[in-house]
Amino acid sequence: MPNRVTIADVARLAGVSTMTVSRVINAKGDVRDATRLRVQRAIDQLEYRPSQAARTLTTRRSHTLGLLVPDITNPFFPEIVRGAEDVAWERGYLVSLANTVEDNDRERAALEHFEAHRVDGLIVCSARLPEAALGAALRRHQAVVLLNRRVADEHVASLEVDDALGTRLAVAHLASTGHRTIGLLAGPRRSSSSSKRRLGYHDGIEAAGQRFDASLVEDGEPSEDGGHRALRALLARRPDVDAVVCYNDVVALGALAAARDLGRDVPGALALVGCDDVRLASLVHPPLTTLRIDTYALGRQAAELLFERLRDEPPRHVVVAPELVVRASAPSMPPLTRERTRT
Amino acid sequence: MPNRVTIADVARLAGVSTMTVSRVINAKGDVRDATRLRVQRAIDQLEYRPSQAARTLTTRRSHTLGLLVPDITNPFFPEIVRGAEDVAWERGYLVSLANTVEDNDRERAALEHFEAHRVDGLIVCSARLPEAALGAALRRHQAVVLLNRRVADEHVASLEVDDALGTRLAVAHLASTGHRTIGLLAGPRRSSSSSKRRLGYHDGIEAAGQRFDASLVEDGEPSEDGGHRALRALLARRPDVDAVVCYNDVVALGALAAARDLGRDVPGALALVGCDDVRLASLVHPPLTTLRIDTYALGRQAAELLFERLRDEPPRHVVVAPELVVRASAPSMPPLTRERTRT
DNA sequence: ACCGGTCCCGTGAGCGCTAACACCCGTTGC
DNA sequence: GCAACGGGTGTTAGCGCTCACGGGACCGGT
Repeated sequence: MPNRVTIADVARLAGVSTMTVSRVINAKGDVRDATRLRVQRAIDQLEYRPSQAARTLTTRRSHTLGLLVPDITNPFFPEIVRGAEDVAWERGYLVSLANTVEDNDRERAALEHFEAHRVDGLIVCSARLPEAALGAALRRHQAVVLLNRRVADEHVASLEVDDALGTRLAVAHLASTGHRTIGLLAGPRRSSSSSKRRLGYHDGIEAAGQRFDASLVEDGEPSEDGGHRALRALLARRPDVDAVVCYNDVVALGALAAARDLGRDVPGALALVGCDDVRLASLVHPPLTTLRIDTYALGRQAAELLFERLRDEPPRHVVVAPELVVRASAPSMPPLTRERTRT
Repeated sequence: MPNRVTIADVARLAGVSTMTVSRVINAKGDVRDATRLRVQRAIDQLEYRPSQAARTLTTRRSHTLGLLVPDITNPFFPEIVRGAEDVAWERGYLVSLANTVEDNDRERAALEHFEAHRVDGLIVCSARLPEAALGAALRRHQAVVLLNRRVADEHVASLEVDDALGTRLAVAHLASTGHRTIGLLAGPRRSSSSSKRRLGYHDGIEAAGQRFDASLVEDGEPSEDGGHRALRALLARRPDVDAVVCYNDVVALGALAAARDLGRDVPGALALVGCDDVRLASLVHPPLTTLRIDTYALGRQAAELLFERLRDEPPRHVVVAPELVVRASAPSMPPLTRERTRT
């Protein structure tokens, strides 16, 4: 590691002032073609790379975005990260990533860490912090986009999946295919998408002319294990359940395993609907009926919303609608017909 | 966004010099308890966060690691990223992520980007750049760990999966369960794990007393689509193939779909072995026989190796062995027995 | 001849920290 | 009594850039 090349070295070699070199690099102000060429040559020859740290110090722009996810290992997030990183890349920005690991302290600490690093903007996915703490932490950042969470702060943009609609669609689908006792694996209480799903479930049930019954709703962790446990608990209480809407696909996978363990045929004895359309969903057996969201596009849009904020445009609040994808775990035909078509 | 609080503000409020504040923050040098307390209170009151940019400028340490992956969307990588990020986090480091998208220009550009941002260290996963370009780019970084790639440069540490061993194990397993015409979906030529797999395949075939035949090897992109295409190409040329070892699980998934499309029963008419033991592998139908690697641990270890380099310890070259996980896509029993046990 | 304007480039200051040293003062040693 | 020492603190300079100026050269208009 030789001593770093600085802008002064380039300036000396090119026979100009550092300011001229700076102007060439940033394509700002007028520089004569001949000069620009000399500078360019010096840069190439010395393999000079401007220090982003020094630039950050003077311009107060780090050209870095912070991206906070609960857990990159959850198949919902890599696509989002990829989408956001692609957009950042196109704009010459770098993305710093932090996992909160579903831990409030770590979430808070990560937000501070990003602050110390002076990220220009922040995308926070599925924040779990309570409103007050989250609001306080975000207020210290210049530009923030919240994914699947809303906060009462005028300068924070947000991007949400319409989970209520999704769950409503799922319930409607199940009801229309003859299911009379539809349960809900509702996920973690503090998550905002969970409460939206509860809402959509309630509305969907009533819209289908059925009676809402709280004993058909079961909380649980958003993991395979959580889904497994939740379905067993639900079926123990309400063995008459003939269909279940799950918090997400991972939970649905756990539920699927539980159904198999309990000897319940899916979809014959129990129809299952997931959510997110993770790639897994189409590959398991039976393939999962689920609610599709284009997560890559979600990530891109989150970044776009952030750059809008960085250009000082007013924060927007975008809601995207999921789309029901019907597969074998909750097929289109009513149960009786389905039995006939089976070989 | 009010004006940023600086160290000078804290110093003024606490009635000391900025140097003393700095000493408190960095727990460096001696400060009287009473003074430390006053400074601490001032920091808390002003909610002061030291600017990492300024620190980077003076200390030449950014407390940031760069992490380069081909594509975070490939299920092999999130666990690695998570492992590396966890270790970085424990050490107070932030991780900047870049996807190369299997594009050499972007890979090169990302390395430069990281250089401009003065990351303290770099983890590069599955670099695709040709040796010369890669070496040149890496030489400009202080500390580098290469994952699944080796480079002739004494200061670069590396961490490799023994893919040759893995493939050998897979071939041995297939041969011992009665398969006589074993193919290989070898992945992208320029990838180093691909050449290691070719090697292991060759050795495995000969060790099993069979004859190596180049027409049984098929290249392809490391994606589902690539696997689909590759298997079709291979079977078109060699319809007699009765088992296939795949570049990774994602490719195996594509191959599985292709087999289904061609009406080939798996494992009845074609046994399939994947690689990586992505979670998907155990959930598809039939579950994939594959080579397991603890990717989370891999990510952690990569970061550990990097921190060793940052402490100026000599670079190490670690090789981890994969482990064969037998599932239904290439079961333990020889084909004939397997037919009987079917219901 | 003078003024204003545009193009091109340099000067000086300062972004917010910390390394290195200088300094002061109360001990301790002889 | 004075040197030597070390804990506690301040001073100075500079890390590598860019902002805000300023100013010379050269143009055209009056």
